[in-house]
Amino acid sequence: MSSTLNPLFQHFETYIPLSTPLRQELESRIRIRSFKKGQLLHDAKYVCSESHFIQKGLVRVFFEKDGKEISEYFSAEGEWVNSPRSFMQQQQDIYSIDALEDTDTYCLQVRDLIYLFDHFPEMDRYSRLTMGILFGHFMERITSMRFTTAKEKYEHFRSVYHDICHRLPLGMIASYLGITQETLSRIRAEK
Amino acid sequence: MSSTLNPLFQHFETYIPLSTPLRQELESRIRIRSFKKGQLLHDAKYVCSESHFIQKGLVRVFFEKDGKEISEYFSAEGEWVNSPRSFMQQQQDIYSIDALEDTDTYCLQVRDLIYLFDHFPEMDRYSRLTMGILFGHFMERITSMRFTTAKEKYEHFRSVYHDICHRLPLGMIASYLGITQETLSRIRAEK
DNA sequence: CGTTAGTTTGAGAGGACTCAAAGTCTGTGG
DNA sequence: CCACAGACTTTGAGTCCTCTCAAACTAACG
Repeated sequence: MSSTLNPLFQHFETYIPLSTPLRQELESRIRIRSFKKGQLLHDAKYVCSESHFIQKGLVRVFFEKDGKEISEYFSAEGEWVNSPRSFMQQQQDIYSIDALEDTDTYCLQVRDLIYLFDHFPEMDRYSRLTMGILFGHFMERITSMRFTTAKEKYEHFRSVYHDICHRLPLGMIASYLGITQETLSRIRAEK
Repeated sequence: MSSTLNPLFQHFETYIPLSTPLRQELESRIRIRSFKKGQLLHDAKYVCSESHFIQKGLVRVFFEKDGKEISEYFSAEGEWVNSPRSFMQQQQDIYSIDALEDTDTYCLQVRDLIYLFDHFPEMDRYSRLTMGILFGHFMERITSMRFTTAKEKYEHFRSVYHDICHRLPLGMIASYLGITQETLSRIRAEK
């Protein structure tokens, strides 16, 4: 049985076995969407009602501060992206999401996700496992930001975002790391 | 129906309705524990197999770096605490947890939690809602660490940890914020 | 080929760090 | 009840990293 959703199914199966009924529910509830470079997947003006699994492309979660856009994090192939607090608690939040490259996603509505949680206990397990991993990443990031020089921050960034960092403009990396563009430019220059 | 677990039940009920069967399962699975100031709730040497809901007291999640103890975060009354990555993925991690005051907890084994997840779908909802909130806090913390002076970091800390910051020694707050003790001392002095 | 976004380079200022030493608090034992 | 040890906090001086402001350079796109 082949499906356009195969990449997503494979992702799920690294965490839980996928029963046929769950497969079918996913098939019927997930919508394929495409975004051009620069297009918004989510606008902070609204409550975030959908989550995207990135099949191809690269996106950035960002917010505005003092008129400048600050990168919160980046997501690429094989990852879910949404405005976490907005999506999970169904309230407004500061984050928008835009495509840094032409991007194709599998799009799931929050109401469909809730349906899946209610009817497929294995989805709970999936959620628990993946959130646990995200937690680890968050904690690691916080640690890497506290006791490190700008250079070490950048090196940690390169190890975490190894395969996508060359796809990101310098300014976005700088704001992600909480350093200025100039400093990052100088760090890169000195090697 | 009254129970020594009332504070915990009340906590749950801010997120989900608590059915009688779930109440009973919690009653039978949760163990009350007490820790003296300075005692470890969890040692990084081991995989974290239990989660503590703090009924009374104050604890700190910390790790060692260059021979010094770095505070990752603090938890007080009404919060769950464990070594997140270790507990959720059942693998070793760097964090230990100790009691900063005499502390009483409701202690739940990971196997019991899994049982509850498997048999009480409302627990999934609880997990989803509370993790969503934690996510928000993590993101806010990351933001507050990137573009702020030591003074602003401390002020953000005071707003988040409003009612416990006076219970914490200065050095622990400094390592939490990623600044030196000396700097924090000077910040406090200037007001 | 010109406009604009993105990146690099330079100079000066300031915040936070390090190292060092003095001061304060707390609990224990005489 | 006082004295003292050890932990914690404060203060000082000098250094360095990163920031800010400014300007030149480069790349990308219509």
